[in-house]
Amino acid sequence: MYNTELKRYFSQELLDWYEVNKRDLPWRRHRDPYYIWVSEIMLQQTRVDTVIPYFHRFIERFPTIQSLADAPEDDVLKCWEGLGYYSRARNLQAAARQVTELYGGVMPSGKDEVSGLKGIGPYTSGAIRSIAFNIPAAAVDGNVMRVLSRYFLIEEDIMKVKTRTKMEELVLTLVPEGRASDFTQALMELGALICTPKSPKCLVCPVMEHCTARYEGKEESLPIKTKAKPPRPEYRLTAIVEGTGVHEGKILIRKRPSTGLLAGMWELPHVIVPASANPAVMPEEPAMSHLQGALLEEGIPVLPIGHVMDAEHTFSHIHWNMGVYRCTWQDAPISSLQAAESAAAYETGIEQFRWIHVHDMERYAFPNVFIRILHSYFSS
DNA sequence: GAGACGTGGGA
DNA sequence: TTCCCAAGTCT
Repeated sequence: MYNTELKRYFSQELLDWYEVNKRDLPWRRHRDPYYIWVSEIMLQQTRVDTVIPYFHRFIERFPTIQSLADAPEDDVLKCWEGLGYYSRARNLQAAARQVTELYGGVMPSGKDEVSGLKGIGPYTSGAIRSIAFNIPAAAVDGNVMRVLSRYFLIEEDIMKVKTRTKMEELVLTLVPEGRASDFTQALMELGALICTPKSPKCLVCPVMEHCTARYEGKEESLPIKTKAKPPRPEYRLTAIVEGTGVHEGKILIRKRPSTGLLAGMWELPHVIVPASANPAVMPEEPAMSHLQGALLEEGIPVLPIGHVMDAEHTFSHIHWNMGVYRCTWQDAPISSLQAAESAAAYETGIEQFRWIHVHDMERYAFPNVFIRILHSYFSS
């Protein structure tokens, strides 16, 4: 598969380049497998600059696998607040508990053992085993597929599993003896700094001389990648519920279910409405009426007072259009029957709700969209 | 295989 | 402003 001299040149030049140009990143200051592991999970679909402060906080708060395993899940999510893809955090902790129970708290290095941990797929398994243990294992991510598709002119859709497995096989033939750790990092470093998605810096690339895509003028059009679908719109009415009586000065928050979007995170109560009722164009009265009725069905008796703001938030697959309304807690029952039903529903899920002061926000993990709304609300 | 799953930055 | 992401994994 491919010219042997082409490959030998690539590996050697890449390692030499990395030795001089590697960035000083926090997780590169140690060979601790736990640090490598945490960094690799955080770096999934996330930029280095974004990860760095999170990595420092996370390691300070959870210095060891054992400390992570022993922590309350809410603490882990709070530490992950704002990073996104929160299942990464919950899987990381679940995996820390696996390591504690199965391997005495010591990170394993075997392929089956590492791959068996929650949240660790083929890429992260290869990354941890090669970077932390210097084992010749393939860590093929978007960077690596971009670099290889260009250098070796691989014109196959990198979204396909078959393309990735092919690249994994190729990488294994490229790893210089005893240099797995540096080589894995060098490959990704080249993709991050030189062989970038747009406007690759070919003129300063250590392997430009033998890059096939460069030779054929195709470096800008590789890799081949199918386009992602645009996020579908959703329309939601959100309630900022102000407490009365013993809850005077507080607002109501609730915890999301343990699965699905933003699992385990805290939020403002909100309800979905049909696309035909886009809050941005929906008159206040019918919006407030719908919000009141829909929240009551969920066991939250409130009285909407008025429109506060509109907000938008884009997830990877959904775009939320939100109308935010100030509400008061419905002390006085609407009807005795409804009051009884809603009270029962509220009591049933009591641990999913909290009355909090603004400054208590720092004790709960909120998705970014609700942090923005709350900050906007309390600063005006 | 395709969709679910977040966020902030850069062109 | 809009688009495309950025060191993927799970179902």
